[in-house]
Amino acid sequence: MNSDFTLAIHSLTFLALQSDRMSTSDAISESAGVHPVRIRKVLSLLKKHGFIKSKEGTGGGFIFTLDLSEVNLWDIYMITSEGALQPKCPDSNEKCIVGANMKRVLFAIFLGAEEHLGEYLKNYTIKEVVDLVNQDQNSGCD
Amino acid sequence: MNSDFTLAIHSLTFLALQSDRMSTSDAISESAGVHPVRIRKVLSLLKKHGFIKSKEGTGGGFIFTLDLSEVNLWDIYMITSEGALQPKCPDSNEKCIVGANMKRVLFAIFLGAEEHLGEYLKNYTIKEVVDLVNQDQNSGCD
DNA sequence: GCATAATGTAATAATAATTATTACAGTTTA
DNA sequence: TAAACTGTAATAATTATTATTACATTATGC
Repeated sequence: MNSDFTLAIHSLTFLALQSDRMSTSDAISESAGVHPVRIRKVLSLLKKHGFIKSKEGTGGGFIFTLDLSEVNLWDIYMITSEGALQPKCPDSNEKCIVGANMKRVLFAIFLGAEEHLGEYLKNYTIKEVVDLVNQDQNSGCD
Repeated sequence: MNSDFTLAIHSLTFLALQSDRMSTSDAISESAGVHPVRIRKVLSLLKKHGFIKSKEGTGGGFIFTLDLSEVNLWDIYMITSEGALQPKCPDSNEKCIVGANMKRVLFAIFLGAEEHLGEYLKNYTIKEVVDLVNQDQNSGCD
């Protein structure tokens, strides 16, 4: 799994704490420690699904459009990483009963695993994440 | 996540269907479509945990030591891939409240996710996997 | 004893996936 | 019309995964 999922969570949490004004991809990328273009790519997905809106030009950036407790981690996972749990099986030997059938069996099991994971992730909304972040040891924001 | 987990499942399923004799890493690797050295590495982990035993020399190979229904997929996950769900967070900005705390928050959430996944994976033993493989469309083994 | 067939494992090479960077077009503001 | 943004494609760099090679070790059968 690449880190689009966690970057999306990071970005949305950042936006949640700046809900009164727009944040630039530069500001978010500095907070997350990755390249701004990557942030824009991830946020472009979230925009497509209506979680945030963006504005180009001076004073532009990204801002949350929904209520924090309307967006949960499963929603974000589905947008950024659906199927990521699925194992990548190399082409196995079709002449062997195991090789011929393992892919199908694993696919079914991992599909169930992803659904199960979904039940867990639905318990966390961005609001909860923000609350956890606010229970901080460290503080300070720029 | 690398494919050690699925390779371990594949290998154990293979051994389960050959429970009366030893199987070589060459035979398993041919079934799984990967290099025999990789199979030996994965099986060396499973051996360390007592799921299988091995024998060197002519006529040697690997064989199951436990009952098929004693080994579940969570056991195998823990051996081959513990912590693999954990996101790799780049060093983020400690001066930002989000950057300073996100790693800790995500770590906690993903730890819970892995535990939750465990509950699901415990439902599948190698016996169940073997049964699923036997409900095959394709058949034939060499 | 010795050739052969296997595991065990380290070191290295090749490949694939992820991430960063560059480049530039489009938009908005002042 | 310059400056500050987003949007996105193309490419480069880096990292992770997998394959390969090499060789030591162990067991078997002749």
